[in-house]
Amino acid sequence: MAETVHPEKTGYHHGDLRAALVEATRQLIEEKGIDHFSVSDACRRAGVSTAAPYKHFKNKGEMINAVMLQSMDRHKNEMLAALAPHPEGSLERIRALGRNYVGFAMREPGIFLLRFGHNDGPQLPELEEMGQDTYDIVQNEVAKILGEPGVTDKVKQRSFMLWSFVHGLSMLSMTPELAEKGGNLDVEELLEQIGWRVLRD
Amino acid sequence: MAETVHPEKTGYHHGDLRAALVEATRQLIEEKGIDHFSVSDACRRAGVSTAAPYKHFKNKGEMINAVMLQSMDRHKNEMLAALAPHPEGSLERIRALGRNYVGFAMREPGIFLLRFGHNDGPQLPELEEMGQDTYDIVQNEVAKILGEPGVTDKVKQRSFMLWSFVHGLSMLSMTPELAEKGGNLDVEELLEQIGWRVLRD
DNA sequence: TGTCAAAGTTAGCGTCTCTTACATATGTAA
DNA sequence: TTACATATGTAAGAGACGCTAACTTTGACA
Repeated sequence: MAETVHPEKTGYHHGDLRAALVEATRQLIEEKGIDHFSVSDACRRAGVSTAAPYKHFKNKGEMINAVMLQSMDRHKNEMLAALAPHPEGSLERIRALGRNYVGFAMREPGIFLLRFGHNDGPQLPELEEMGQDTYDIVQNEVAKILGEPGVTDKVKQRSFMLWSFVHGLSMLSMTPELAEKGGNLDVEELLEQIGWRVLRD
Repeated sequence: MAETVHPEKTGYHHGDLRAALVEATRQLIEEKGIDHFSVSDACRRAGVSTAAPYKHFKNKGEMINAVMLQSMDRHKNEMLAALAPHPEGSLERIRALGRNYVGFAMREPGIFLLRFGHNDGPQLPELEEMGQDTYDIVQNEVAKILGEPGVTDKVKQRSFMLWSFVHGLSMLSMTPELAEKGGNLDVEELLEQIGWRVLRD
């Protein structure tokens, strides 16, 4: 525990302290949750003094924002990559998105909760925009499958139903005690079921 | 803001300080979120010294647990009450449960997030048990609608699908920026749609 | 080589936190 | 009325945290 993260440390100057701090912050949020994260912890992990971050970030909140931006961008790209191997307009693409969404939540629950389980005031415009971009991916896929000419009301409705379901499934899956209530249900099977049930007429 | 909560204060002795502290804690969790809640705040609101709670609770965590127990019990009873007016075995009963679930999340997002959006270690056995009781309500309704003789695998699957969906819908609805992505979608309409789509063969 | 801005460090201020030890007030029962 | 258990207050300990000011080291560039 508490391994240090400092690539290319050259004595006094740090190769890229900003990136190192973001990574340390990300790790700590995963390990201890956002409400037990402290700037001091991130400094200890990055192997620098507690004053160092303030040359790179205005305050604690901006450190956390940097982590969110980085993670959400990564997530968006993951989703695009998950989509790629499947044929255009196929239901498999929808399932791939869902699988990836749930997978991300389980691999990085700290970030996932930070993004969705925290009603602390309004978020950054950049985050909002990035979220919209990601959601557009889903809506476009749904439109293609339904044969709709763009994001119609029907597409909006079905997309939101899918999102709600997958989001809830992610939340419940993250907590073992809750996931158990579903018995030994296979996520893959659930995604399969939901896919056609929501998208059929 | 910061109104005091002290029913029947008789000078030195408090009518029921424990209850007053639980209520103050509940209010503060709603207003500021769990991670900005402090014992001191609860004391200020209840109009007592910061040492007073420790005659009634072992520590901060037990204050929060008391709030969770009280709220979850209330929620369970709300669900039962929502069920009552509808005919046995009808789909309306399922929708009533979903409506109530989403409603609770929107009325008391602080508690809802405290219960579901916080992966801080294992929870109390009492909470676990109460959660199971509540989920049993859902499973029983699903079994009746499907005409299954008890909680079969099929019932488990459909129940979990419904829970996932409604839970996700609750989460997304709680945050206006996210709910907007669904356009002007009516929760009632979504519950209607999901009901038959998930429960049909 | 000398200068300067950037990127660290040291030290500490001010604040808030949870919690406890001890003093004090109150209600009750003998 | 007195004794005692219960409930609250006072005061303070012990520590973490965020952040800033001022100093120091470093690397780059004229």
